Amino acid sequence: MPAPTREQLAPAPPATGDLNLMDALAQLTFAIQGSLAKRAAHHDLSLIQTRLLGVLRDRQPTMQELARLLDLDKSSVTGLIDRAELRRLVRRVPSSDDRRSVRVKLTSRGRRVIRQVVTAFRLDIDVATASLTSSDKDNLRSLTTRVITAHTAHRQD
Amino acid sequence: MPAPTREQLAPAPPATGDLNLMDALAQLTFAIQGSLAKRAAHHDLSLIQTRLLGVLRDRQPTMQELARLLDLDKSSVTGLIDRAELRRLVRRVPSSDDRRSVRVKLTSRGRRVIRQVVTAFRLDIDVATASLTSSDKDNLRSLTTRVITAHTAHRQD
DNA sequence: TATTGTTATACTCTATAACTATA
DNA sequence: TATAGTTATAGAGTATAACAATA
Repeated sequence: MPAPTREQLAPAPPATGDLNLMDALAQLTFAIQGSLAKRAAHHDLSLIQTRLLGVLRDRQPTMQELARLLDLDKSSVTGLIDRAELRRLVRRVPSSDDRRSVRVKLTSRGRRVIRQVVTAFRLDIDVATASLTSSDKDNLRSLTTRVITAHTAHRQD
Repeated sequence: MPAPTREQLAPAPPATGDLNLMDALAQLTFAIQGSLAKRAAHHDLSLIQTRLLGVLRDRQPTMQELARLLDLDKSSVTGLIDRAELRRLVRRVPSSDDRRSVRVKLTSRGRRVIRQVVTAFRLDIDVATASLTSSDKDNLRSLTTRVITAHTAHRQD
């Protein structure tokens, strides 16, 4: 008879035994996002605010572009940026060419905060992968990248 | 000179090039959770409601246990279960031994819905991993499981 | 007319503090 | 006293629809 299905989509705690690929990936995402959320919470940041700051590190997108990048409605982005701007993490600057649009920029404070969150998060990842050999790690990095690439290509919006 | 840091913590869209392990894992989690969220949304479910149903497939936990499993305050769980119960996805049943506590059970409707979400989600994972060989997949499954195990062990609550 | 962004509104999700009932 | 759960409250995050300003 088939082995009973266990722990599918479930969070980490019991996390025992043999997982199929889907369950392993699902559990991994909950575990990693949980780590990131905790690190962000130390700076009073939600996951979405953290993601916002992360995205802004190498971009100055318009509100519309931000909506697409974060997969949110533009009205949701308005509120997100309102709250981030109140905390001096980001700034709205008028767009030079189109007077309807604004660009969103990280402030130096925002950049400092996201750096701290990323640094702490990197430590969590280091700990969680500490038992892997260098070639295991590179293998995981490579496989993960391939999955991301395929996922992006098949993205149905 | 060092290569410029790109796409860290960012969502999938551009997702190009060489990612370090942390960035690869972070991007993967956003991509996979995005897939799951979209599949859940087809059934008008949020990610946390989906996770709730997933957890309940092989458990009938008390509210307190559920709070620990989902890493939420007990008062948050009250609201979560209230809304799920209104939709006939779960049911509160009195605990047999302790008259203070209740156990939460999946209804047949809830079980049907979570099955459908998982089935659709599995297809997304299949597509995203379609270019991997069988041994690649098993390798990814194994490495991922090891990371989850280590992460769980180091979990600081 | 179409696009960019905001506002008004309603709902989900979350935590904190105070409460009730039971242990 | 301690624990299980709910309630009251406040705020973040989200989408839909309607709106103003600009293209």
